[in-house]
Amino acid sequence: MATLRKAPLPYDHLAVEQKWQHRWEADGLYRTPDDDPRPKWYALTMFPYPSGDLHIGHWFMYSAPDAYARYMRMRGYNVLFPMGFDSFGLPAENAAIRNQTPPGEWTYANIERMRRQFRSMGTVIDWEREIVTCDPSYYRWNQWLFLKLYEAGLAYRAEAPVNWCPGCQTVLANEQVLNGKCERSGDPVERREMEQWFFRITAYADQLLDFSGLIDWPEPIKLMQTNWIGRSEGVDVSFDISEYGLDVTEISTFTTRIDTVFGVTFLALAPEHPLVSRLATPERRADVEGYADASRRQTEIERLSTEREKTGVFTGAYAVNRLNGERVPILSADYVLLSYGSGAVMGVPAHDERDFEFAAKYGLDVRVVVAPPQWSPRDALDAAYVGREGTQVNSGEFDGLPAREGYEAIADKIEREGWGRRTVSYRMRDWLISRQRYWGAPIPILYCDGCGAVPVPEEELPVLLPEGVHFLPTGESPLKRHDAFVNAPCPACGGAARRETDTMDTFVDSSWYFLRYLSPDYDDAPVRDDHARKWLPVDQYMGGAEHAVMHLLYSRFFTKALRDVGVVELDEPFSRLFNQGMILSGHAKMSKSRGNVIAPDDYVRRFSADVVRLYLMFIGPWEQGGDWSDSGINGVARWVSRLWELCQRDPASLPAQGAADGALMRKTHQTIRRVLADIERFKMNTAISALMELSNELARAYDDGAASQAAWRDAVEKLLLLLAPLAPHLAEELWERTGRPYSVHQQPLPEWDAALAAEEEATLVVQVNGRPHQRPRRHQ
RNA sequence: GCCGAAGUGGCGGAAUGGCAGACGCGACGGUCUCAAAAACCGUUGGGGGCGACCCCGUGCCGGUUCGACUCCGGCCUUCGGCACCA
Repeated sequence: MATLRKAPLPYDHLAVEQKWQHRWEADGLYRTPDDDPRPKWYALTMFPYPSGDLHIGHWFMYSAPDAYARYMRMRGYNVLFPMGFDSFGLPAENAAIRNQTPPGEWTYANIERMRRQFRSMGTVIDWEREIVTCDPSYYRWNQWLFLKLYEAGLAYRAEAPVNWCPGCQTVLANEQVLNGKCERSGDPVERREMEQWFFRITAYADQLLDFSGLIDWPEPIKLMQTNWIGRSEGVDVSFDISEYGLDVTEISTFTTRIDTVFGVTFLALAPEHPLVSRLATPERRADVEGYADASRRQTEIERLSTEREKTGVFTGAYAVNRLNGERVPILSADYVLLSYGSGAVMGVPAHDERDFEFAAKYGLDVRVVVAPPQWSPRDALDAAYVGREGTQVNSGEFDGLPAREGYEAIADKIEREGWGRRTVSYRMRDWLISRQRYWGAPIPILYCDGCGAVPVPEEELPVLLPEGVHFLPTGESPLKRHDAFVNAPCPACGGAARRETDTMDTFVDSSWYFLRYLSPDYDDAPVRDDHARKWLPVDQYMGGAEHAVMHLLYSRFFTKALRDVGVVELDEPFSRLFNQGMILSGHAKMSKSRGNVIAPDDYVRRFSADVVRLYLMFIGPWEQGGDWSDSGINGVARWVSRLWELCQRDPASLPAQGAADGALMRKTHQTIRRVLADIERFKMNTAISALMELSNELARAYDDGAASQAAWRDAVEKLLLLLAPLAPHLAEELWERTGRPYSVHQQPLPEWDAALAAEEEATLVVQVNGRPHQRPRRHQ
C-alpha cells in the first residue's frame, strides 16, 4: 500500500463504525418483522460460497445492494435483505483431502470468519434469518423437495451419456461444461454412460421461454436463456427401412426444413444410435463398429471442435424417402448428436452447410430443390443455399411453389400419410443433478433388490451425511465405502437395501434458498405459507451474469415445479434482476498467482468501511464492474475527510439572509433529484459525484459567508440523509454530532421540489449552422 | 461462424438529440514548511493566437437532422455467451 494516503481520517473511524454496528445490532434496527404494515420489499443478493474470506469482490458485490436496500427502507418499505452461505461444494472436500479436516469443520470455520467480516461492512442484513445450506435443517428440505419432484415424476433416474470430470471425480450438468471443459476445474470432460438422477426441466421449456411474468430483467440474460433452451419448430419425418425385416421399420429424423425433403441424398445416424450396428451389412460391420468405438473414445473437446473435418462411415444399408420413393444410403457420422432430435438427420447437401461439407467429402449427390432467386438448373452450387426464399424444384407435385408454402404443403402431406408430424425440438437437456461426491445433500433414495428404487419416507428426513469419514486422495466419495450409511432397511418391504450414495448438485440448494429466508426455523415445511404469500416474489434480485443459464434458469424451473406440486403459489422467483460487473485490479482479474489481490480488511482498517464501500460504488456503473486503484480510494477518503469537517462547521457565524441561498437551495433539490434517480438505477457512481458537487458548493457558500443559517442547516440535513444509504456509519455519526435524533436510518428520504430544482435563468445558445455562436458570458 | 454488450482526455468515468469531458484520479504551478509528506488554492482534451477568441476532437466510413457521443446503414477492435442443435 505504498501509494496510499498516509494521513488517516480526521476521526477514529474504527471506533465510530464499531459503535454504530453495536448500537444498530443492540436496537435490532435492521430486523425485518413479518407483521409490519408498511409495503414489503424483498431485496436479495446472491449468497456467497464460504471460501474463507470476504474478498474485495464480495465487498463490491454487496456494497451497492446494501445501499439499494437502505434506500428502499428510507423510501418507506419494510425491506427484507437477508444473507446466508451456499456452503456445500467441492472446495471443502478438497481441503478435507489435503489436510484431513472434516469438510463441515472447515466450512463452519470459514462461515464464522466471513460473518465477522460481513459485520465490519455495516450492512442492513437481518442476520436472524441467516441460512446455511450444509446444515441438516436446510438440506432436510432439499431432500423433501426432491421427494416432491420425484412423486410428481419430475425427478427420474436414467442411463444416459453424461459429462464426467476426471478432476472433480463426478458427473456434471450440461450447463456446467464450458467448451468441453469442466466449469469448475477446467479439466477436459469425458463422456460416460451412467445411470443418474435428472430433473425434468425440459418439461418446462416453453414456460421458461415465457418471460412475461418478469417486471425488469436485462434483455441479454433473457436472450441467453432463450438461446440455451433453443426451441426449434420442425417436422419429424420417417424413412422406410422395412426391407431389412427388423422389428423397427423406419428411421425418424427431425428437420426444420421439410421443404427440402426432396433433396435428401443420404441419411446420417449418430455413431451411438442403436440402429447403426443392426443395419450394418456384414461386410461393413467391422468398419461401422470401429467408427462407433473411436467416436466414443473422443473427449468432448475433440468431438466438439468445429474446425475438425466431418467424418462418417457407410453402413451398407439404404432407406426409402417416402416422398419420392428413392433409396438413399445410410451413413453413421459423428456430426450427428444422439441427444438432439432423434439422433438421425436427413442429409440435404444442397440446403445445409454441414450436409454439403459432408457430401463433398464422401461424394454424395447434391440436388437443388429450393431454387435460389436468379438460379438456373445448370448452375452447380459451390456452397449450400440455406435461404428460405426460393421456389420448389425437383420436388414432384410441389414444384413451382414458393418454399415457404412448400414447407406447409409438404408437412400437411406427411401428416396426412402418417409418415410423420410437425413437432418442436429443444437444445436444452434435462438437468443432471447426481454428484459422486460427499459434501452435498444425500439423495433420499434406497435401492432394494425386491422393490427397486424406493424413496426415503418423509418422516425419516433428513438423511444425514455421516461424520468422521475418511477421504482418499482420489476424491472418490467416502459414502460409497461407508457401510453404516449405505446399508439400511427397505422402507417398503423391510428387507436389506442400499442407500443412494450420490449427493445433489449444489445448484439444487441455491434454486430455492430465497424461500427459506422467509421462515428459516420452520419445521413443518420449507416455507410457511403465510410468509411466502407476504414476501414473494423477490422484488429485486442482484448478482453476477455468469449465472444466466445455471442458477437463474434452475431457480425459475424450481419455482414453477414447486408451484405445480403445491409448495408455493408463484410463477417467477425474481421480478427484477440487476447484474453487477466484475471488479479488477490493474486491469486484470484478481488472482493469487498475479499477485494483484486486494484485501479489503487492510483498507477498512486504514480508511473505514464507509470509504471502501463508497470507493467501490464510485469506481463506475455497478453493472460494468471496475478497476481498483489505490489512488482512487485516496480521493474518496479525501472527500470523506472534507465532509466530516464541513458538516460540523458552526453555522452561528452565518448571516440571517444569504446571497447564495437561492442557488444553494436549487443545488440541494437538484442533488436530491439526481441521487434518488441514480440509486434507483444502481448508478451509485453518479449519485456519489452529485453529493460531491453539493458538498463543494456548500463549502464555497460557507467560505463566502453567502449562505444563511437556515439554508445551511437545511442543505446539510439533506446531504446527510442522501449519504445515509451510501456511507451508513459516517452519516449516522454526523447526524448525531449535528444534534439530530437517532437514527438517520429511520428517517424518510428527502423530497425534491421541481420548481426549486429548476434553473432560474436559462442560457440561450445561439447556433449558426448547427454550431454554437457568440457564447454569452456566464453571469456569476 | 452465430448471438449479445461496449469503444469518449494521461486514467476511472459523465452527458442518450441541444455549450462533449460533470465528479474523481493523476500531472503541473502555487501557499504552508528548514525540507518533505499531508492539507489547501489554481491550471489541466489537442492545436493556434499577445489578446477578445479561432480551428480540430467521442473507434472508422457514410446517412438522417437546424443540430449527432447519442438515431440509421456498413466496417474495425475488445469483452461475454453459444458453438456441428439438423
